[in-house]
Amino acid sequence: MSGEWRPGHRIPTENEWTAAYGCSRMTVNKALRALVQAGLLESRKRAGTFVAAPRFHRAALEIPDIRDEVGAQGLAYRLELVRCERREATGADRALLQGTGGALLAIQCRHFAGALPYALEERLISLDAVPEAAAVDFSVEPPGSWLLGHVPWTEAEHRITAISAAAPVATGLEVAEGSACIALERWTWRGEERITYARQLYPGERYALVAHFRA
Amino acid sequence: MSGEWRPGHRIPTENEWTAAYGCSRMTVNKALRALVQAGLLESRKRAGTFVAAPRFHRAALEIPDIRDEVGAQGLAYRLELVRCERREATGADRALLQGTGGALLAIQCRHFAGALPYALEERLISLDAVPEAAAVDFSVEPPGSWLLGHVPWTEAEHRITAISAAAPVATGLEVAEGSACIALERWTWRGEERITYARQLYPGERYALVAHFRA
DNA sequence: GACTCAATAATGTATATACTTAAATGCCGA
DNA sequence: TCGGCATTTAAGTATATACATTATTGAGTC
Repeated sequence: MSGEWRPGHRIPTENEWTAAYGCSRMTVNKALRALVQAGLLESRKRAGTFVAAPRFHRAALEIPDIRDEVGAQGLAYRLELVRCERREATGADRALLQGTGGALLAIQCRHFAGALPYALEERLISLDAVPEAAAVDFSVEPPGSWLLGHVPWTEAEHRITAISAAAPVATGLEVAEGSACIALERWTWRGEERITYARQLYPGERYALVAHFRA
Repeated sequence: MSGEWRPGHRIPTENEWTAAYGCSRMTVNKALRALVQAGLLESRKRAGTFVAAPRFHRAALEIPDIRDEVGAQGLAYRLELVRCERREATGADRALLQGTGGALLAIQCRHFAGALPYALEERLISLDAVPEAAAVDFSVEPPGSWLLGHVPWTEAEHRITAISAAAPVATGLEVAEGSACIALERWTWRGEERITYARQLYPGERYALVAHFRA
C-alpha cells in the first residue's frame, strides 16, 4: 500500500514470511489469500506471489431495501400500489424474465419518502419460481422487501442508466418533464431460475447511488 | 440456496458438519467462513451459525479504465485534452479533494469511442500525493489510466447521479441540450491522503453501468 | 541451438490438535 | 420472579505436519 512495491513485484515467499514473523505458514497463507481475494495480490503456483496490477475500480455497490433506506433517513415511508396483476407471460415479459413463460405477477408501485415520491417501480415476479408471492398483499409490504426477506437468490445483475422523464414518469415522480432520472434495473436469479425483474426510477437531482470500496 | 433453510435458521455446528462429511473442523470452518464472507451465513460465538437475512443487494460494480472499455468494444479510443493546469488549491478544490491544500493538477478532457464522444472528464490530482504526475503528458495517456497503473490506492468512493445536460455538456457530448446524463464522481485515497477526484459525464442513452453479483 | 524430461520450489489444501473467547444457559440465592 | 454468577458450548484462531499440484528451471540429448 505504501507504493514501495510496484505492480508485478514479486513479494517474499510464504516460507520467508513465516521466518520473518515467526508464525506458521498456514497463518501467512491465510493472510496472503485474503489479500489475493481483495485483489491486491496475485499468486501463481511455483512462481510466487506478486503485487497485482489494478485493472479497474471495484466498488461494492450496496443497494438497500427502499423502505429501510427511507427509514434510515428519518423520513416516513409510504407505499402506493398502482397495479398488481396476475397474468401469463407475454413475449415482452419473457424477454425481461428470460424464462420459458408461465404465470407471473406484474406490479407497479410508488415509494414515498415523507410527502415526496421517492421512486417508481415496475416489477415482474415469476410465480413458477415463487408461488407464495400470489398470496402476498403488496399494498402493505413493498415487493422488494418481501422478496429480500423470503426468497434466497444466488445471482443478480444491475444496470444503471440515465433517462429523461417522459410525461407519465414526470407526473409520478413529481418532477419536470424531461428532467434526468436514474433508472436501476435488476434481474435476480436463484440458480438457473429467474425470480424477478425490477425497474426502479429515481429523480436524478434527489437521489445518488453511492459505492464504497476499501482495500 | 434451495430455500429450505429460511433466514435465521440455525445450521448444524461445525462439529456436526465434521462428523457428517468426515473431514476436519478446519476444513468445515474454512467453508463456513467463506459463506459468511459472501453474506449467506452469519455466525455468532457460542450460539452457532445461522442463515443470514439478506439486508441489501450487494453488487460488485467494476468501473473499468475508459480506454480499455472502449477498446473492449472494438472501437478506436481517442483522447482530447481540453485543459491541464497546475495551480494552488482553491477553496472549491479543497472541498473536493478534502485536503489541506497544496499544488494540484486540474485536468479537463474528452474521451472518444470511434467518432462519438464517450465521456467528459474533469479531474483534480493532488501533487502532494503524486508529485510524478506533474511530468506526465496527459494528452497522450488518459489521466485515469496513468493513475490506475502507477498509483496504488486503498480506498475509493463512487457517487452516481443523473443530470440534465447543460449547454456546454451537451455540446461536449454531442447530445441534445437537457438530455439525461450519468454523472460518476470518484474520490480516491491512499491511506489518509487524497489522491484524486474525478467527475465523468456519460450520455445516458449510450451508456450503462452494469454490476453483477454472484453468491 | 532447440527440444525433452526430470528435479525443484513455490503455492494449494487437508488434518489433528490445542488453546482462546464470548455468549447462551442454567443454577442459586435474594 | 428476578438478578447475578459460574458453567459450558460453539465459534475463533494458531500451529505443526503432510501431501498434492504445477510452473519453472536446468541438465542432458539430439
